[in-house]
Amino acid sequence: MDAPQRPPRPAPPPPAPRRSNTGDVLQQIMAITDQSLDEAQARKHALNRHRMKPALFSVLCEIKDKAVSSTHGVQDTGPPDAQLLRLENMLLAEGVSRPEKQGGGASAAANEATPGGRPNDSGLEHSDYRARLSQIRQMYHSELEKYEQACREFTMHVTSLLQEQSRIRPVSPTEIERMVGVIHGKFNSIQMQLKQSTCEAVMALRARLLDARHKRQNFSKQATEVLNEYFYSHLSNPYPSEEAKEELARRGGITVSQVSNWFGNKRIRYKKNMRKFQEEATIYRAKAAVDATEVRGPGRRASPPSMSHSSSSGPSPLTGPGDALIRLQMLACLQPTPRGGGLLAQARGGWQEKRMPTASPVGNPGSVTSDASN
DNA sequence: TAGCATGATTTGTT
DNA sequence: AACAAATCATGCTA
Repeated sequence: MDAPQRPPRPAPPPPAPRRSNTGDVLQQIMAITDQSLDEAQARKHALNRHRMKPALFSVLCEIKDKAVSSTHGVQDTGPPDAQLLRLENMLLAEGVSRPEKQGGGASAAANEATPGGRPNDSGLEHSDYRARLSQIRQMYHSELEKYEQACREFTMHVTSLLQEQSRIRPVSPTEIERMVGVIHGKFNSIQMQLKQSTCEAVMALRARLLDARHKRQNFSKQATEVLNEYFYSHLSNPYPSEEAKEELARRGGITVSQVSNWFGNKRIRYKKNMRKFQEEATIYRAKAAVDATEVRGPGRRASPPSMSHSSSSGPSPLTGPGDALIRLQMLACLQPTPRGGGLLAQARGGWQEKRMPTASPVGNPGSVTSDASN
């Protein structure tokens, strides 16, 4: 591509008449730049009509092609395809790749972050996220469009230039093709950089605005109540079934996976420090008992909640923290009986073995009595 | 602001 | 896949 302008040669050699036809043409071509514009134009015109010119150019083109293919070999098709595909997929998944339909991908991404999330759960953050994602998307597409436009224009320029030059120097169609390929390769690598930085921007945005770990919010009182009620009324087997989790999630206004997380944490923490949770346990069991009483009507006494299967926790009035029951339980905590000796020991033993099938589905407090049979 | 509480994530196990 | 345990990171409170 360095053909167009050459420094003028020192002395224009007189056009020497030649015998050989091809040599003649070649000589004239070489000399063409040494002449004045008018002369050159005239000579160019004459050359273009020279009967041997096509043959000469064809041969030269062939030689050039051979030379190029032998020097470059097969190093054109690199393997950045996989990476490009990955970036492409990620942009698609994040809703960046497809520009149209407002909020389509972005809201999908946001929804996916909080499947069935709480009504007012970080809605602001998500709208913020959507807004910023939309900005990124716009920037991405405008840049992409610019690059594509530039690529098209540049390719067109180069092609027409080469076609123009092919009249005065040997330029084969394959050479033009190759050049177009090179241009596309360059622009592709630019596009890849654009995609990469867009991915990074989206990841950073997600980390900042959506990653719940960084945006932890305590559950509402309602959610905590619902979860604790279930936990303490199924203390011997606090493993809610999928249905129960869904019901708890619905009642607490949280997601099923949040319910699972909560139970996972609760089991571990309860087991680690049962003493600490006794007060809480008593309160929730009392609550369950009261609820059960209300459901069954005042005439009959409610069955005690889950832990009633243990002899140590009968249907007590449960007057609140500090009563004798708590003290007994505290004692039980401090001196856990080997096996089946007390509630806590039972709970501990029951959990540590392979899990029980699934606890009863969540229901009204009356159902907690079903746990007693566990 | 330190220390605890708590929701989420990661890692290894069954 | 569900879970236990460890860990992280944030929220809350004295």
